[in-house]
Amino acid sequence: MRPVPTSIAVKLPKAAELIAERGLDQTKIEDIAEATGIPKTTLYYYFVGKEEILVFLQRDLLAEVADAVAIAVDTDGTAADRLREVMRAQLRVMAERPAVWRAFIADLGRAARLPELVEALANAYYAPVEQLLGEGGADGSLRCSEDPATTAMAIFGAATMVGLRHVLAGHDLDAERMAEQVIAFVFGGLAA
Amino acid sequence: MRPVPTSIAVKLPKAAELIAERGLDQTKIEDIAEATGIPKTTLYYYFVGKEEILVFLQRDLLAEVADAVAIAVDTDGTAADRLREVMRAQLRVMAERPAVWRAFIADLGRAARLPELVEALANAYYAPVEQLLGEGGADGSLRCSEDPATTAMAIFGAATMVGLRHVLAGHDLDAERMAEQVIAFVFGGLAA
DNA sequence: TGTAATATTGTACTTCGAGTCCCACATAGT
DNA sequence: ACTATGTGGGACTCGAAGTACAATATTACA
Repeated sequence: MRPVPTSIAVKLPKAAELIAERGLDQTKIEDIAEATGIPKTTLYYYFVGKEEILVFLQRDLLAEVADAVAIAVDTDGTAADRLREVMRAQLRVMAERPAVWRAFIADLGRAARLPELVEALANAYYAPVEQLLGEGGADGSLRCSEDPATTAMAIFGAATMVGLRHVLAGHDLDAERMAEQVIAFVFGGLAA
Repeated sequence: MRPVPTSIAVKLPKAAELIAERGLDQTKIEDIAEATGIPKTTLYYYFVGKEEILVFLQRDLLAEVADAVAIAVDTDGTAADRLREVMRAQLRVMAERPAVWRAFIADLGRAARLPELVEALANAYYAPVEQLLGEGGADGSLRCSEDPATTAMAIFGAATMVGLRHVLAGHDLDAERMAEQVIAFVFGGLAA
């Protein structure tokens, strides 16, 4: 993949909508070309195939998540406060870029097969969250979890599924409201 | 899709492994034919295309989830007890059929695009769980949740992601142990 | 048991889209 | 002006999806 100039990059999110709608394999390169206004030949100049176009978008999305999470982690407050911020950040990104997020989830398997993306997600999300879980145990703002990696995964799963439901349903979801619900669930638990 | 005889059905899970490994579009019909021992022509006799083969497997998996969940729901005990059983059931199915589950997640987007499967998942999982959440509020074994649908989604997400991590990592995961961790998370919450 | 319907399979074919090639032109750096 | 690199058009190749058809097996049932 050559470095993609912004003139191209800005047009690509249009492709995400197609891919989210139909899936990658039902999306012809020609369709992407037409939707984005980038000729097929030019697409092949930058990307080795249509997979790579999706990877570009996914990478971009993860970078955004990483930024948002990093900002949240750097907030003042207890680890619990900052974890809440992280979850809000995640759902905010989902709400802001529903098409790319849908494309991401729609091709989760592909993403999982690419070590680069797995690592990107780990760095963007799990690592900071695990860090927070550790700090929360230390500062007393969070219950100490014996397996932070699993807990981080569970948090991500809970937030992602809830977001996904809205994104798939096509509501323009109220990220803050949704975040508060997930936060209540994740912090309070179900026990009476 | 014609009714698929068991002689065919029992061979299809072999295909799930291929699909889980490479994704559906990297899996040639010929590969599926070779792996399962079912000739291409016969596959086309029963399925209109390779998508439908995956749908068949996904439908089958959801039926298994539905059964396991239904049994769990019918257990004696408080709603909380039964919800715990449901989560164990889910992770047990994931652990038992890792390939199909991976294929399912790998093509989550496709599944989400098929109303039939969305409904099947809703009936198999969300509906019973929402029901349990309601009963738990009534019998006092669960904290009353103001939005049971969202809570059900979050529970499913937490369990699924945790299971997914193990399934993708290729550990043969200890479903019971994993279930206890997720249960602890879901019931206890993170708050100190 | 004979016969019709349906299932199973091989071989050859059509079709369609991904990805390539090559050529033309534009733009920019030196 | 002239070389690099980017942009784009149009025709091409090639591989895999899916189809057509014919041959054989199996089942249903009269």
